[in-house]
Amino acid sequence: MSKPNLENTILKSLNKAQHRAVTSEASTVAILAGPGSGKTHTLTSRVVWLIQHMGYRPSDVIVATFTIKAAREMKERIGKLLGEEVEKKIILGTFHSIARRYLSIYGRHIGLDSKFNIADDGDSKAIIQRICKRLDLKVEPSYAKAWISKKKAKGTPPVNAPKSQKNKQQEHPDLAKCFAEYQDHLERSNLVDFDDLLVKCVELLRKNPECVSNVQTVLIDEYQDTNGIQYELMKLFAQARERITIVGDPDQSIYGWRSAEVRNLYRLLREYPETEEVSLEENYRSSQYILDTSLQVIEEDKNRYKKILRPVHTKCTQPVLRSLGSTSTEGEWIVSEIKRLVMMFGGMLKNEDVAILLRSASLSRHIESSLGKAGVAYQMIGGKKFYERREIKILLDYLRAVHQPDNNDVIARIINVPRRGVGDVTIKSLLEEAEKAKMSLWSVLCKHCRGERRASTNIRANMEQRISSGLLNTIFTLRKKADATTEDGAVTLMDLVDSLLNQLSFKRYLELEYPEEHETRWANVQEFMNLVKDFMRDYSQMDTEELPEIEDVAQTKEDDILGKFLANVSLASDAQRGDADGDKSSMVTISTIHAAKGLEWPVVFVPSVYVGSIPHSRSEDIEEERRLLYVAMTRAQAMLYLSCPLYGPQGLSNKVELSNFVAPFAAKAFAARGPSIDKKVLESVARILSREAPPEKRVFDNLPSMFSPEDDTFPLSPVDPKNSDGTEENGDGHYARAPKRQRKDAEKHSSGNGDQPLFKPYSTTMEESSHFTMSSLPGFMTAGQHQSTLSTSLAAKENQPSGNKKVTKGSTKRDPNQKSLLGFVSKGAEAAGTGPLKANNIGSSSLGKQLPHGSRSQVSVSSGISGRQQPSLDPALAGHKLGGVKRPMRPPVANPGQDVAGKQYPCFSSSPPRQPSPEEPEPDSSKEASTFSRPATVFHSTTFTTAGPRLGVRRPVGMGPAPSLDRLRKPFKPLTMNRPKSR
DNA sequence: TAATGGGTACTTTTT
DNA sequence: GTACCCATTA
Repeated sequence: MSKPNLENTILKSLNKAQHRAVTSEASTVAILAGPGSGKTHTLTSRVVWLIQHMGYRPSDVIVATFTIKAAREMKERIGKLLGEEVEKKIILGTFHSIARRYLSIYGRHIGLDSKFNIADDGDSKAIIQRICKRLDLKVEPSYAKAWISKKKAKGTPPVNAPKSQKNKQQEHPDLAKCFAEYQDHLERSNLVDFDDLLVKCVELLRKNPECVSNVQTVLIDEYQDTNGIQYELMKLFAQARERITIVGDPDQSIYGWRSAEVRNLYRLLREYPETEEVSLEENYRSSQYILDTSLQVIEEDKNRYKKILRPVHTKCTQPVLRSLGSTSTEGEWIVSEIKRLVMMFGGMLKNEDVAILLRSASLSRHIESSLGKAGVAYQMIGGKKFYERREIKILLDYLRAVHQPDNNDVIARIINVPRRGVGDVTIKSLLEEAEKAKMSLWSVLCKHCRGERRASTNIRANMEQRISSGLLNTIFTLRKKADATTEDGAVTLMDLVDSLLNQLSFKRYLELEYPEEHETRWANVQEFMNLVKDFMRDYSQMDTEELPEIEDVAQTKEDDILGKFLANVSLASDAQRGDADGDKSSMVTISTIHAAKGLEWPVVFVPSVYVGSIPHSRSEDIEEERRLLYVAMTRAQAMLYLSCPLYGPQGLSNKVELSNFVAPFAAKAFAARGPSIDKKVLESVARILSREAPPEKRVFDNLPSMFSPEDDTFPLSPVDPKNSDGTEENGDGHYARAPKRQRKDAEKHSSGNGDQPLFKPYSTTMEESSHFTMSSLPGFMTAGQHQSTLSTSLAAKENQPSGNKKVTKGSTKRDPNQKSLLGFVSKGAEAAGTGPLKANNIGSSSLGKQLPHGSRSQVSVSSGISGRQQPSLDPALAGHKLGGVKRPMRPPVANPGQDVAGKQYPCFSSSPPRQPSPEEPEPDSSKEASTFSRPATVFHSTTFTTAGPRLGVRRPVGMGPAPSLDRLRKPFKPLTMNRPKSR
């Protein structure tokens, strides 16, 4: 690829700020990017630019992401832009997977056996549980586990600080004991847990910096989610050249519970004072309405660093907050609404455009069952993992035993599976014996059966016989086979699994053990074999995974397929089944909010928005829960639905209340029911999604006769079944709502999609919410007029001073209107007690001043979306223009000026915002959409069966017999269903 | 001592 | 619907 090509393909697809970020020559670049602002696109573009323009060797570039999905997506995009060869050479993956790579190749430099296994969550839990029991420790195993994990994730405390004693006094001494014992156990079993991957990699790179001496640059995605140890790792990766690019958004920091530290942003800026900061402020993803409402949610966090987020799209329809009677009604309503949308949009929206995002995976049950009953296909991302299903876990455990027989936990788990007459008591006794004798359980068993060493545990003849022939024999044969796999390709992983299934008569085992559902389970086994096949295929194509050779540093060749496969399983619990299972196109996506980060959908449902769910009753950080809701809401492109049942999943015993994250402005900011879909809505949505709106006629011609075009199948104010006599006390929804008016609103706003006259109907709501100030709307006239007004106001925005407080002290070269990333972390820094920072508050940009250096370069460039906008201001001009017009730092709710500029903008976006290049489709829909088009999915839990492949429906097991075809075909529910008599 | 049946009490988020 | 504990039976 030549340079001109680069200029055309990559740079053209960028707005100004993105361009700036991509081509920055600063050695450290911090990109601050709100949701939907094209951060992945920017990061990939930068990688491309660094390689093509700066001439970095791909193998000298490290890109670390936080989730596997993000890694995969980035890899794909880079592959498209730079070709497969380059894609393979770049060291790209999650922190954990990169660390694993280094460890398996260089691990022996720190005394790590290269055949180490990864202890997953379950393993760790089991180990700790046993330790606590054995030593009779007075700590909760789960607490101990979290404690240990936190300890590791925090990173290394400064070596010269043994004074940390003061913190220790609070802790139970047993915790430390447990930690030590646990670590010891891991070591003896040659296990490394998730946190250790990072810890040990840090150790390695500290001790042997040569390992990364080749690294030219390091790029980090989702930086706000990095924890202490990851920060260290990042620095160590980059230690040779110290060139780092990070992308992040503090508002989307949702992994605090995993010790993620937003403060790392601050830390980076402090430790790399030359860092160039760029903020991406245009949101290409969501409708203005969605963005506004999401902002309302997040702005309730008073300590948040406020930043600009400019919508590019039209208002579209108002987000919905729906009240339902029960969780199952909620599910039914979602189904009916999905069907309504699909129908009313005449094929423009399909099931695959819909996502249902949940705070916790356990909430999916009702939703799944509703979808299942209605015959809507779905896929579940997150939640219970495929690999955790019993039948799969057994197979994996056997494979792990083959790979590493000294892992006691694994042996203990499979010793009686299939049944060999070995009970818990025996197992426990054997484990203890092994522990005492400092041998592995495996060798205890082997020696005993070979007669070399009599186990002190009583092993009956019958038992011994079965262990010997069943367990030991199987594993021995497989080991032999496995060794053959490494030498030549004659024996494959597939053969290994095959013979495992044979040896165990696994199918028969399942039939005996699970007479009810052995078919499903066997189907899962077959799915597992497909995964193995996929892995083999990928593996053969990718000699990747290797790290560039470095002089004088001995590498260990990693040619152990089984080991790699197992590592892949632990790290990629998110199975890599991309294609092959055919039409995702008809599937609705159900996902946890966490797992949905970085993705987007045209239509998003967020059910169960009640106190206890979000914020979750067990959450420690309310603000993080709020951000979580914000993340969920900002996944939506065109239509957003929240909903809340009267009662939680336990039924009538627990009444729930609408989440306080939305309650304060629920009535104003949300519609009470789904919008009417008319031509205007159709067109507006079409524009956001860059799709073609179907002719209205087609829509209506195809409507079935029974079909209700409105969201009126379920009552707006569900009657409380507990006192359906109409007592007001509990009966009415827990949140204020005026049904009568809602309806009107719905009708009105159905026509409001951005054309000027349509603003009128909104005015009530908007004025009330003080979120908009109509009077200040500059462009309430002709398009031309508007455009000119707009440029000025955009320009103005670029230069607005930073907030009411006027904090800019002018000591830095930073454009006074520019907030520094530092602003973000002021809170965290404060919490950390970082002295001088305490004074700073929200939105203050004065932090920079208090840094030892004032030289940070500051850049935020208006993107001018299509590039045809006004030239963005030279930062040098900063502060000259009408700073007064608007205040960038919004008070809790309003920022009239900014909103005006931003919100009016879409009126002109009827022509495509910017030139989409072939590779890089429309900005607004493309950002993260490609992920979506090929999501990595796991079919959820125990639950799937192919209830009828022809129907393309995956249906949860345990819902009784499959619905009759009749039922599946019936597209819509009768209108009367669930309608209380009272209406 | 192994297997089985019934009862109880939950159910965050992920590498 | 399910993981986890206890009491009973073979």
